[in-house]
Amino acid sequence: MGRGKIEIKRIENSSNRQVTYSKRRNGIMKKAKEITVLCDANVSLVIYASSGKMHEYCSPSTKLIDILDRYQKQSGKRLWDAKHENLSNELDRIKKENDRMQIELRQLKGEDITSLHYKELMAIEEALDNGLDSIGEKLREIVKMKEKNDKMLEEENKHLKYLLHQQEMAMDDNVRAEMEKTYQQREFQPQMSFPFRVQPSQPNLQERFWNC
Amino acid sequence: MGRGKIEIKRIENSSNRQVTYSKRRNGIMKKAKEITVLCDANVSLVIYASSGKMHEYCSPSTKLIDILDRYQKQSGKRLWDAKHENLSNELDRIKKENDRMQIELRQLKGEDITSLHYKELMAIEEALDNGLDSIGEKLREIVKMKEKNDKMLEEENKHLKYLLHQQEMAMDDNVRAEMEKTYQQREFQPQMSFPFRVQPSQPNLQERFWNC
DNA sequence: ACCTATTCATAAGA
DNA sequence: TTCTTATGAATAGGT
Repeated sequence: MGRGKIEIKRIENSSNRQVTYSKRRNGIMKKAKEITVLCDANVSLVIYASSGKMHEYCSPSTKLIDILDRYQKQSGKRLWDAKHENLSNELDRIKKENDRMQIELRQLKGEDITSLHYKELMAIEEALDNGLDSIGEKLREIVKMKEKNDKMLEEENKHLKYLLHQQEMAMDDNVRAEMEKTYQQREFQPQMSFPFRVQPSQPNLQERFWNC
Repeated sequence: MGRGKIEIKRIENSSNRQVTYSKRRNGIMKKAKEITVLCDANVSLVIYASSGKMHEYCSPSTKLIDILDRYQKQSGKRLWDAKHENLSNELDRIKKENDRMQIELRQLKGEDITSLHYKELMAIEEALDNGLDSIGEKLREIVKMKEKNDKMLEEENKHLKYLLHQQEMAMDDNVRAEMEKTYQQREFQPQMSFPFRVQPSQPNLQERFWNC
């Protein structure tokens, strides 16, 4: 029905497909509405475009869920019972996993171990030892980093002190010059104009360390 | 589209209605199939006649339940009852709990700690230390029990040796007496009839220990 | 179910 | 997206 007959197969031209989709979707929706009115039918219609956009129609005064309930009853297929069952099984599985982990955690923390046998205790001890080794290594790493940081800060301090010293010297010269000038002008105005500003050489070091 | 235009309102003539229903139902089904093929759409269509008879169409390689899942997600409407939702929430909650514990376990075992900060590392170390303390205490307890067991076994051994000795002595007497008797009877028959049986004084000790 | 006059849906183009 | 329109499809009413 249209300017030419078309074959019922996927429309390859994407924009054509999109246009046809929206026209035909409207058509089906209209037909669905009509059949509900004309024939007292109940219709549930859900359409997804390939784009994922969804449209639905459900006969008035009927909830989709009612229709699906009837569907379930008549088809004998379990729609969400199966889903429910899956969920329930999944829940059981995860709960068991949870219990297992909870016990393992408590035992690693030294709780609930009275009923354990020698071999099990040794296994836990080994795990704890390994854990401590790893943590210790990481901590040593951090200490090393801290030391490095300290060293850098010290060097920066040294540098700053040097700059400060230079500045003082310059200021002294300046003041001296000013004073001489003032002397000549019969007035004394101390001026705090510095020849250069002090900038930290490693501005983010501290912050970097405290994020460890 | 027909011999005359019809108004879209309930068809009062029941058999007319029935005929129109089945014609139009086929029409909609056909259109639904066509749009799935032409436009890559997913369609779920469920129709009930007023008689209660049901017909459905669902795009191929798609389960009705999948479509309804998507429907649920996009519409935000709950198709499954509150019970189901509770289950789902519970599952989410437990999954989160699971993840938390899994992380904690791995960290206690010294894995995945590169991103941890100083304070967190210290907390883990303390937990591990506590765990080791508890395990150590339990192990010491077991060793103590073992020692106690050894001591008891030793004592039992001593006792058994004493009994054995006594028995040997008695046997010697017996043999001597027998031999004398045999001598008198011109025949020699060694008899192993013991005056008493050796019984362990702590029958379950070993077993008790090995169950630790 | 089939037939067919008629109305409807829609493909293509703008 | 919307409008137009030629054309093929759907279907109402009759058999």
